[in-house]
Amino acid sequence: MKKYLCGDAHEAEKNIPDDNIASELADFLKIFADMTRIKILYALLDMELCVHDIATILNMEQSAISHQLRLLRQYKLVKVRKEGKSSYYSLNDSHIHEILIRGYEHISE
Amino acid sequence: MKKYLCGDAHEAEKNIPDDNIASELADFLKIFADMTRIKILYALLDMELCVHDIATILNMEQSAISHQLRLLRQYKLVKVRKEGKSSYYSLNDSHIHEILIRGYEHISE
DNA sequence: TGAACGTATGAGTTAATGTTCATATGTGTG
DNA sequence: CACACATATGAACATTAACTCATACGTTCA
Repeated sequence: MKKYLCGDAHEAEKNIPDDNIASELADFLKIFADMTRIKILYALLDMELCVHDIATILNMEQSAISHQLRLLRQYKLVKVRKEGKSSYYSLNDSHIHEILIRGYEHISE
Repeated sequence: MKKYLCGDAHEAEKNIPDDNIASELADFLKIFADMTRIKILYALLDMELCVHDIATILNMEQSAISHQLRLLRQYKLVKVRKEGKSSYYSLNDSHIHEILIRGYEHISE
């Protein structure tokens, strides 16, 4: 597996995560790397909201919000509670809450 | 600015970052949310590398690597040092180093 | 100075992602 | 039951982003 290298780069190779890990990490970060989803998550920071209200607050179509909420659900970032005609979304656990708070700190540096 | 809401969602509005902040945060996260860039960053974790070696190690075209390095440069995640024919890249500061270490911890949960 | 090597970059192609539109499903209400 | 409202979802469309290809630029060395 020897390859031609300018420097002693084999050392560096050890730190590179393999494809599975790297893409898993990339996918996880991708969910947060979208303005709409960021806004949704921060909207849910300390209260649950129904789809209609999220759409209203963000001034976006209900459909767009639903699509994004599906993604957030799939990645277990939010959970749903159905009551009557509405679906109420909230952050899935305090871990997500913590990540968002950290994000805020980081951006305000 | 009153809008129709099912619940008391105006509370939630306060937590939503405005467009500038949200897109800045999204853009920042987008850089990390890509497998190639993740690998590059981890390759640079504790040594500088020239473009050719990064391409070789990651088994990718030099051009693709250069394009990604340009992005990483623009966002100040890496810095360059030119020596002779080569450009040696390294992480820009220990802050980035710390973020990457955290990322590793997170993914191994 | 010309050839080889290392890197950067614009253009084109393709793949992935986000939004809209149309519509289906489900729930409450007159 | 018929209708309105809330949500979900597939398909079409638009945008973005990553890679390849071709090529230019800069450096070294014969």
